[in-house]
Amino acid sequence: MFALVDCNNFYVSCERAFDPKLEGKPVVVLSNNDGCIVARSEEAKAIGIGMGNPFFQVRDVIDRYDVRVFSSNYTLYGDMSNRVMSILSEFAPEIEIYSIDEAFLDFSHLKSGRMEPLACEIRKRVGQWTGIPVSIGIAKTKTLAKLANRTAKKNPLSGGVFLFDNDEKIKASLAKTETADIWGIGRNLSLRLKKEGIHTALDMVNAEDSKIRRLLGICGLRTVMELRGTPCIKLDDAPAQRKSVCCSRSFGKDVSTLEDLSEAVSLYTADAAERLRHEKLSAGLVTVFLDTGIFRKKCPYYFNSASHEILPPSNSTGELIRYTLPLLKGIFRKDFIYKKAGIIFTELVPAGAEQLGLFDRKSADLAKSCMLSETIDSINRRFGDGSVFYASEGVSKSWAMARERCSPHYTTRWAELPEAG
DNA sequence: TCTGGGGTCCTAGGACCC
DNA sequence: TCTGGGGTCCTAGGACCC
Repeated sequence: MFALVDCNNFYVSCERAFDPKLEGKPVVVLSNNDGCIVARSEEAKAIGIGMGNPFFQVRDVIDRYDVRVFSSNYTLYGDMSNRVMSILSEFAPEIEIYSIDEAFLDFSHLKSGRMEPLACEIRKRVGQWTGIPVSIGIAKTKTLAKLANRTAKKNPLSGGVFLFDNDEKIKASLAKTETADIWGIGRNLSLRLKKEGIHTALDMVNAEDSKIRRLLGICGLRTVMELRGTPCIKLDDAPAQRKSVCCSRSFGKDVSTLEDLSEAVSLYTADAAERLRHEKLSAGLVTVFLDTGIFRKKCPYYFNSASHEILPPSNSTGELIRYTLPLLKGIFRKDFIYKKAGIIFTELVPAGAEQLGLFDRKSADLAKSCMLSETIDSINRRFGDGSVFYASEGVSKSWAMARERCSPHYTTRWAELPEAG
């Protein structure tokens, strides 16, 4: 048995945990660059603000209903997530942290009568210790646990916990669930299903395997099996080593010069390299890309990317900037208005196990650049992000993303600790 | 005027091997 | 006249997730 614990409206709940006055009011959190709505309180959902709506399109509704708006504060959400996950891990022998606000817990050791009481205890503990409300769905496959979780959220009578313990309950839920709301079925596949007369999860479960296989491929068939109660997806408590690290941002203002783009790409390189070091990885390939964006109909569109091998693989910011800036220069074209740039590191290997070449520079150089990066990281950890940085990142950063409504870093900066009145 | 960011996996087709 | 079968690797594009 699996329990899926999912934080309700997670980013909004993080903001509310430190500002109780937000309770009962409509609240939304915006994506980076204050672009789209990425989290909504129940009150905000009720007045018709949709997930992913561009902020500027719903601005009048927001003004009319006095909706409280926050820029995203991922430092806060990441820290709150760690707190929630560490509580959850006390309740199960195995836990898979599936996303910033969700975790699967192994419940297979529990007697059937014990599952609901334990789930209630988890809700209570997480709420008491972090202020974050959670919902819990329990079932014999992960896909069904996801569905049970949805049912718990939608049904106020459930008390935030829903258990699939008999076929009638499952069948009733499947009949009420549109295919697009099933874990693993997105917009495109649900459209494909609709054309074949398959509208609900129950229709899928009743369909021929060969038809599902043809329409949805092997993953879709797996999803259907899971809905029928045959587990196909295991609990993954030790996720495999990651395969890529990416950093990309939209700009807060129009950018068209190579100078501004170079600063941005330097910063993104530094950011991603820091993550590589944090996870003790080195990159063997880097890709840089540029994008004018698709929304400005009047401006000419341009997207391009370029890649380069990193020999030997590295995670040193200084070294990596020496790869990314020439790549940028190679794809940069004048007379475009750029909206976004980014870098991707792939071919990741464990740091310290990089394959050196016969004619590489002396290892002393590598050790030196490694030490420099570590020193930069420890200074920035102690005195705050951006205390020291590479000059190529620029000082004024006029292109930086908009973040006009960010809440304090309540839990990660001494100067921004919440005060009790 | 203003539209996010970071991931993984599958599939089909082409090139190649014997 | 009749032209097989089995495999790998790479890539681009498409699907999904949060």
